[in-house]
Amino acid sequence: MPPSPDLPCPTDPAPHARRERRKDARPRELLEAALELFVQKGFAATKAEEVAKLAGVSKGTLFLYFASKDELFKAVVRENIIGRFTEWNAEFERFQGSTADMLRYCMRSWWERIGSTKASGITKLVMSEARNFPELAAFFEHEVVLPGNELIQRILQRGVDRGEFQLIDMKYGVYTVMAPLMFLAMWKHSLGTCVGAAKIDPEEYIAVQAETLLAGLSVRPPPSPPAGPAAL
Amino acid sequence: MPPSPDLPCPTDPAPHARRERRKDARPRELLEAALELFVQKGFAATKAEEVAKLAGVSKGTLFLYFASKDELFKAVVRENIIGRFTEWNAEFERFQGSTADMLRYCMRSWWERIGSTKASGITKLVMSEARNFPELAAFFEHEVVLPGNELIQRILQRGVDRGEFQLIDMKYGVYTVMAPLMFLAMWKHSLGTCVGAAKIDPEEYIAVQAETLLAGLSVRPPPSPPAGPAAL
Amino acid sequence: MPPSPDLPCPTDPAPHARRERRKDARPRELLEAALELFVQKGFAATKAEEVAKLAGVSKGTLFLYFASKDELFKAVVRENIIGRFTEWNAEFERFQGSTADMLRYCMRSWWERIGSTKASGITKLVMSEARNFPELAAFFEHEVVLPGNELIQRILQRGVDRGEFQLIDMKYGVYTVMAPLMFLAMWKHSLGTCVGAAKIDPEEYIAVQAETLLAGLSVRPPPSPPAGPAAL
Amino acid sequence: MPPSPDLPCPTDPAPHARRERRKDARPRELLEAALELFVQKGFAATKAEEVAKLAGVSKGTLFLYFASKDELFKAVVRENIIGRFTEWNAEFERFQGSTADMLRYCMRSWWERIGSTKASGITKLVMSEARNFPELAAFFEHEVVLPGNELIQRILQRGVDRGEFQLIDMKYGVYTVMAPLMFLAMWKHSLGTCVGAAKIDPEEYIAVQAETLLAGLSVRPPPSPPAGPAAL
DNA sequence: CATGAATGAGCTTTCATTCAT
DNA sequence: GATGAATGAAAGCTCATTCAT
Repeated sequence: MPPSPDLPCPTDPAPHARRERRKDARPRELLEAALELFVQKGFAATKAEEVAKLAGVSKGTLFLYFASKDELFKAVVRENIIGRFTEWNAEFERFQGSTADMLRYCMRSWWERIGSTKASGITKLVMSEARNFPELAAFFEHEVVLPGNELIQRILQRGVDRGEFQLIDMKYGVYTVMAPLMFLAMWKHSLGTCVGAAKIDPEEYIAVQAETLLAGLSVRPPPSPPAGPAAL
Repeated sequence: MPPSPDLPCPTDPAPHARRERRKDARPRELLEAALELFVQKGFAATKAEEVAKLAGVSKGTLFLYFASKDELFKAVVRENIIGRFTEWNAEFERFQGSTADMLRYCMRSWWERIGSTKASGITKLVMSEARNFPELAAFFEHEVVLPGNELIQRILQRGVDRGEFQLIDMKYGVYTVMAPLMFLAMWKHSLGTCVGAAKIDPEEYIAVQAETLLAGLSVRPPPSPPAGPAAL
Repeated sequence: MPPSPDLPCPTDPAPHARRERRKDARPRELLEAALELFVQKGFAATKAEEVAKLAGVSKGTLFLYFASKDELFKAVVRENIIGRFTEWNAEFERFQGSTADMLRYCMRSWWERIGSTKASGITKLVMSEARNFPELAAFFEHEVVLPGNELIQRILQRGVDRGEFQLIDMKYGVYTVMAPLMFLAMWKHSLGTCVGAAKIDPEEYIAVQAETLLAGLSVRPPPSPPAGPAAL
Repeated sequence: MPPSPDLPCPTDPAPHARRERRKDARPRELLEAALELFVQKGFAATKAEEVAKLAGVSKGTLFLYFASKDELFKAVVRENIIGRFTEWNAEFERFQGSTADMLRYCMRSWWERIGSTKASGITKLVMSEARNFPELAAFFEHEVVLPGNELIQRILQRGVDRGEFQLIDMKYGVYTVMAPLMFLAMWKHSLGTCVGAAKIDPEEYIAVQAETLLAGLSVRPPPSPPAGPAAL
């Protein structure tokens, strides 16, 4: 019973607006749901149907957008990693203050932009599954570890160049900054979720790490140790 | 070929040797195989039959010793954790030198006893699976994290008490020691296994972490910075 | 071959007929297959895949509808038992003739409605598996044995009340009716299926049981002993 | 280190008396254990190891005496059936009293010798597994059902011959005696074991069945209905 | 496009049976 | 003979993936 075409249909809603709009959002919704569950339960323990349900679609739809569970996993990692460092690098190009402040800012803003968001789950995910997804590990290495290393190294180099920091082995020096952050990301999504576990306040944790680090790196006592975590 | 009866047979093997001896060894062999594979591929991706084969037995035999794959996993974690700290604690009770040396020794011997052995795989394992095995996570927390924390805290406190270290927040201070070590354990068993990954030389890594840390913790420049990694 | 558009199509099948319709039918098909095999081979000796194959579906589909083989078993028993007695009771409320006829009718219609159908297999099944499925045994007791007892008892009581039957112990009297029927159900599905076994003609068997019973119960020779089995 | 053969060894216990004695008893002990468990849990649900343990031997020993679980099952049935009827038949040859008393005695002594003993479990067992062990079913038919039928038939025939019983169809008449007994055997080992089930007192059950039956069979009211169950 | 019923390879687990001791 | 460690075929159940509707 097709509607007679010559009659106007003023109440006809925007044809298939809802579905259209959702359709575009589907992949993103699925990726978000998948990230959530992969981080929480691991790759293998997460069922495709759960991801679909959390995204509000049916199981079949998931495979309409991602060829396989593996591909979904890869997409989750890729999606949550791409291009975080260009803007970040630019930011540091313009940075004016002391290198100690720069490092403090770097660690704190890592927490704000990565650590405290779902993106930190990616670190846990990649660490856990790296050996089952070598190409992803390489991708992560290339897109996150190396750029991160470079960014940190540039800060350290700046400190040395300006006479603020002692000369240290650059290759391993960067890990003094990176290790505490990646440990925090792992912790947050593993033992940190267990009821009995020692609770870590991330900002205080980062503050202590940063100040100890700066004390160790600096030529003389770090110029302006912030008054306290509250001042961050 | 009957043995000549008048010759003593000092190497006479235990009567029903082979099978008996194997039986005693089985659990250990299975646990080792399981640790190997769990660390490498994760819990879910490791098939019970693979573990059995690596241990040189059949699938059925595995379940003769462990009631289920879950129980095997728990046993792996327990087996590799139990009682690692008692002797270590005693060692530090007797330590005579500077607290800086004590901390250096602590980190280096962690690498020798844990980090470089399969036991470090446990850290990766627990971090990856903690949310699926909450009781194990609690066990790990109780048997590894807390004792480790205490051991580190005791060292730091000694430094403070003897006027060698600055006063720092103890609760978060311990993580300045622990985080780099746990990061190394994770790295070694995840991204560190990938071909393209930046190779980390663990001893150099630890040396740099230790010296930077000591520089930051110490009241004045750390008394005797070792000449170099080779001197460790 | 497009349908000619100007012809009405009154028998137009339901839009997405096949699959939808199957879905509704699946549980019943599976239950029937399961009943068949459980009765024939017993619960344990029946493989889930066999049931599925007999129902024309794959193994996985079976578990789509029944959470486990145990649940399938329970559903089989429940499905074939539920509400068999309500209509039957009503029928006897309205019965007009002699109580002897009533008892004859009761036993014959048991054969027609239960004994000769697959439902009689349930009796065999429950008897065989009762000790492994206590809750099912209780269910059977509650849904079959007790209502059956009551129905029979009501008939016997009617006979006594109307002066047709002698006074007997009601509690054990009901078994004079029930035992022969349940024995027949067991026999039919066990020894009765064996080639060499003495063949029992159920209707003759029931007739002899009924008449002997009535002769024993009646105050005087049962009024109208039917001429023979053919007259039933 | 073999003992020197020329020395007397006075304390040497009767060489291997214990074991020898047990060895002869083994098969019987195993069969008893198997009967117990097969009746209780069914054939499939009974594990060979359980039988062995209940018999106080190891799993391997069971297979030393019985080639397979199937053979064990067959042996259990055979062992518990063989030659019960010869002595019984002889007993009835000598019976002097009324045929009514004879039938009463028959049913009561069935209970004493079979029904109340483990042997009644055989009936349940065979009924449950007949279709999976056709040869056993045939054996049971041949060794139990037919001889039992004949014995009952001989009693009934005696009653008819002596003018005590009415003429009835012999082929189906025997089931009026057999059905209640076999039902009781089944019940005892299935629903009768469930907590909530209506408890059947076997002796009262048999008394009511016997008297009703006799009332129905007899030419005139059965001569001496016993005063009550206690008088049996 | 979206659905969800259907599939079947694959995994864990059981257990009758074997055989070295 | 007796043992019990070892085996591996077989069974229950899961879940990624497909495809008719």
